[in-house]
Amino acid sequence: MTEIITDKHKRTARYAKALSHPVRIYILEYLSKQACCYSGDLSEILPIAKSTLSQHLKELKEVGIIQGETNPPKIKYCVNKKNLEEARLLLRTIFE
Amino acid sequence: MTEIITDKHKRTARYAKALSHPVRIYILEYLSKQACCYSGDLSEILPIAKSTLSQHLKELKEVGIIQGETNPPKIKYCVNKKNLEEARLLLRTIFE
DNA sequence: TCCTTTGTTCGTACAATTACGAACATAGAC
DNA sequence: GTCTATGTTCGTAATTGTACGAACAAAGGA
Repeated sequence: MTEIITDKHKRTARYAKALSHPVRIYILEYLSKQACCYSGDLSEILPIAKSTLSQHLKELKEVGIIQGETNPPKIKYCVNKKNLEEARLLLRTIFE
Repeated sequence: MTEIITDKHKRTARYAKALSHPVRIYILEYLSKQACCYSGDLSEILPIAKSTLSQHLKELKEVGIIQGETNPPKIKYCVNKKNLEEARLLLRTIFE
């Protein structure tokens, strides 16, 4: 069966949704300069509650753009290059 | 005063938000092949109510990625290349 | 004038997002 | 074991998004 809305459309939209908040854009821009960071680094900079920041990090993690690495008592967040590249390729088709 | 979250972050997120639904991705992919179309063209293809489609078109229009041109009783929707290019450039910074 | 076509707007219902503080979990330091 | 530091999860409230059918608007044709 041929669906009109394909998995590709859905995955593209899912990545776009992960990018659809200014704080998450900030985080990704930040990570484009250092690849990794701790939640605390961002918490010192951003004027939002730690729990809210944690929620944004979780969203980026769930969509696969970043990944967390336990480093007690801290958690090191790094870009997942493979998935970020997938997002780039999927979104690119929109801009052609 | 230096804001942490800048207008650039907000505009980037706003464009991403416009791309954050599978139906809107489909519409933009469709328009990447023909540049313009009528709401009715999409309505015949997509399994959603016309009012819902109209809502999605409105969102794309409000963010500036497409524009409507009255052509009674139809309305011709075309890509706004300038704004789509702006979206591309803003989002590109995330993927570097 | 009235009908048809095309598409938008309205009203409504439900789901998802965003935000906060409080409470909790983890693991090293003492 | 207790304390501290770092983040997450929970509970909750307000806002926004998604979807539908019904009603409405615009403009050409009979």
